[in-house]
Amino acid sequence: MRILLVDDEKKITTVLKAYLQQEGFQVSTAINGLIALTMFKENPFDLLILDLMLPGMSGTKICSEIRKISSVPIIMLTAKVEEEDRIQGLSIGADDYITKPFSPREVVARVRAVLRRTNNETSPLADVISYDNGLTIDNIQHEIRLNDQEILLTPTEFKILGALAKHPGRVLSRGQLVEIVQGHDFDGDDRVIDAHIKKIRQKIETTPSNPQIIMTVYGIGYKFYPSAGG
Amino acid sequence: MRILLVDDEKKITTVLKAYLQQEGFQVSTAINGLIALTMFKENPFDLLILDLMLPGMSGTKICSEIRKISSVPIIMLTAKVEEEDRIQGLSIGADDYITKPFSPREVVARVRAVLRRTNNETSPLADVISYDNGLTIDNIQHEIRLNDQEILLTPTEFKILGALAKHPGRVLSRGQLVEIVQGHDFDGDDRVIDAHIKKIRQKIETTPSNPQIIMTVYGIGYKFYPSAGG
DNA sequence: TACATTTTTGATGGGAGCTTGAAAACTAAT
DNA sequence: ATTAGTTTTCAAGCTCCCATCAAAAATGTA
Repeated sequence: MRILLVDDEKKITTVLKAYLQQEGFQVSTAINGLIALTMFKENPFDLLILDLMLPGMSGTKICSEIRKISSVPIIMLTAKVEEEDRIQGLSIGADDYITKPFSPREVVARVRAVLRRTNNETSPLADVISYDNGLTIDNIQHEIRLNDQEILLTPTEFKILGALAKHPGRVLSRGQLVEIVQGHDFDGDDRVIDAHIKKIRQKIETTPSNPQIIMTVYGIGYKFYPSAGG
Repeated sequence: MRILLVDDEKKITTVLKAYLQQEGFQVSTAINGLIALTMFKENPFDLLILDLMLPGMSGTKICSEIRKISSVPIIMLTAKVEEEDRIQGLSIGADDYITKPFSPREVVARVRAVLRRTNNETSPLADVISYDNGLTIDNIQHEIRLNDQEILLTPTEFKILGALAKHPGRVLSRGQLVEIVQGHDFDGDDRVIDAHIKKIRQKIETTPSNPQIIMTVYGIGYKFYPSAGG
């Protein structure tokens, strides 16, 4: 995986490059927009990390230039917390944004997330999905049906079930689920998830004490079983 | 969870320490950077809380020194909001920032959030690996399959098998395996590994008493045989 | 072969993790 | 302020996992 990192602050590029390389990524750096553009046109990259504030050509400008020729995933580094910047960056075509100051670790995590997301979206998820276990998740009407019987879920329960069902079989830890449902700055206990899972099971499992749809992975988290047989 | 709290204001360390301890964290304190560094080198900590303004060595300096030897999560305490601009450029490497004045509750919340985030980091291992012996290790679904038959392993068993399979043919001593599985600060018997190996063999070997996948290297440890023939 | 060392195996107590129900804290609307 | 619905916390009970021990088997060596 090749990453192009564009920032004029050498300290940032050095640290980030080191972290990303340690994670097995090939990293090239550019200190301004023009260099970045030429580099991108001449070499294939799998992901771009762009500072919003750059000398010469701004990050947003580069972003839109790139978007004319490629759909490569882009992560924006924004200096200000202002909401406008986020919207601006995203509306132009960035896949994620990170506000400074940030930790290198967070950047690595977001890079992984974006790459995973973009790679998986080869089969764009439909708005209504039905699984072999009889469950139907309707993201448009925002409702769940089990064998054509409507099930009423609270917003949180819907999010959790949706997150698990989005990647059938994949284990999600309580921490991951908390972040999906409550966001990064939740000051509570991860065990909340257990309570929600309990509620969901009571509503969708025929035998909640012996679940067939949302399975527990001891010591790790929960996963969604899409097939009927178990 | 052990936390190292570095601040020269005794009032702050006292209050924060009390709050964090009440939440079940083990808290040590240091009043300057040099002490903090030596403490960190001699004892294992799971998280650092650093004041940006410290006598002698500054918080940013400590941060970068620590980053050279460890990727431990770091939370920075910054004195004024006005300095945000400087922080943005200078102090990359911390995982979160809290500006004074802050409430102890907020610090506790951020500590939890950072720990949750860092613990969630998935290993940079490949997601799914299959071997000639018919074994598949699926790190996403967190499950093992032997010829497409699902095998249920406990977390510890999963870690051990994963560690051995990561470097096929390479011998890992019990000490190394203990460190991978239980961490650096385990004061128990290395022979625990034997018990886990036994369990794993019962689950994945056709003839556990004559293992073909996890082989014993007498006097040294265990190794993983990836090929079918043995 | 005989001996010492190392590994395997089975059993067990303690502990960690999960589930569950109930109550408390929040939210949003009346 | 009251109420209903939702989210979070807490404690009790339960299941399952793990570290330890001792006996038996296997391995390497003299």
